[in-house]
Amino acid sequence: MRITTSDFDLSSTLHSGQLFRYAAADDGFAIFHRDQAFFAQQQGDRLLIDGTTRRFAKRFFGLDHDVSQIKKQISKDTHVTTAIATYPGLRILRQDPWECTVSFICSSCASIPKITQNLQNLSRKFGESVEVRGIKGHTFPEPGSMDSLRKIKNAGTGYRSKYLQALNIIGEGPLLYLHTLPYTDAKETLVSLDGIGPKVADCILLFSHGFHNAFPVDTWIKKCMQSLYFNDKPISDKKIRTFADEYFGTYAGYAQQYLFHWIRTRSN
DNA sequence: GACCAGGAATTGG
DNA sequence: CCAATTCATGGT
Repeated sequence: MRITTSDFDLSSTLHSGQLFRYAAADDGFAIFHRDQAFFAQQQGDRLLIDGTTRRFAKRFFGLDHDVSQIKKQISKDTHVTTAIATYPGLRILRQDPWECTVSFICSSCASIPKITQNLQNLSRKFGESVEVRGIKGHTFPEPGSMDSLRKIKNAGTGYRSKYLQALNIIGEGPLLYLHTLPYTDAKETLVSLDGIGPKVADCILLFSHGFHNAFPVDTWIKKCMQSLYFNDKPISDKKIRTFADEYFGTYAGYAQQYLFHWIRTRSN
């Protein structure tokens, strides 16, 4: 299936640290997400999708976002405009809430390769084998299926294993209505769960619930924001979030993503 | 073998 | 509210 796009770059979107379960092929990417396994390939403004529906792909890749309006609103200075100009096709994905929540619980104090390993191991242990265009992978563990703490721990999840075990019991029910709540309430709900603090909650809200105002403050963004807007003075995460909310506005999360990917891919 | 990685829970100011 | 300490594991 073919989707015509503009302002969309598949590669930078996938490599911007939102998503972990994908594999590069010669001509595109195999993407494994929840119970789906599909293939995505970009040729200029054409996005070729194989293995899922057009409806899903458009929603998943954020192709319904009004990025020209978003860019206009967050272009407050040369830092942001440079980041946008470097990766103009970078989008915020709309992931499955359950997989996204499990993924970012694993992300605490872990590198991207480690997170990827953890999720692959969990999927191998609790998911089912699937294949797309000859690339083998697994479906994501369904809620309730991660029924052994030993196996969760053996996936390399360390101290996060008990959080995953608890979430597995809770299931995805509490996650499915978050998008209907005001941002503050949704965040409060997530933070009340063990293993989810302010940063992880913002990632989940931004990447899977459509809260494009959510502004995850990790170590990279913290350094970046301190340097760009606070004259290199140490400042609390909370004040950074408050500043971002006031400065960037409704689409602060998009500003975060452009800045994040930009600083992470610069050589210095 | 030390040191750190896209944090969070707990505890004590 | 803020700061310090602990928590497992993999990579460098």
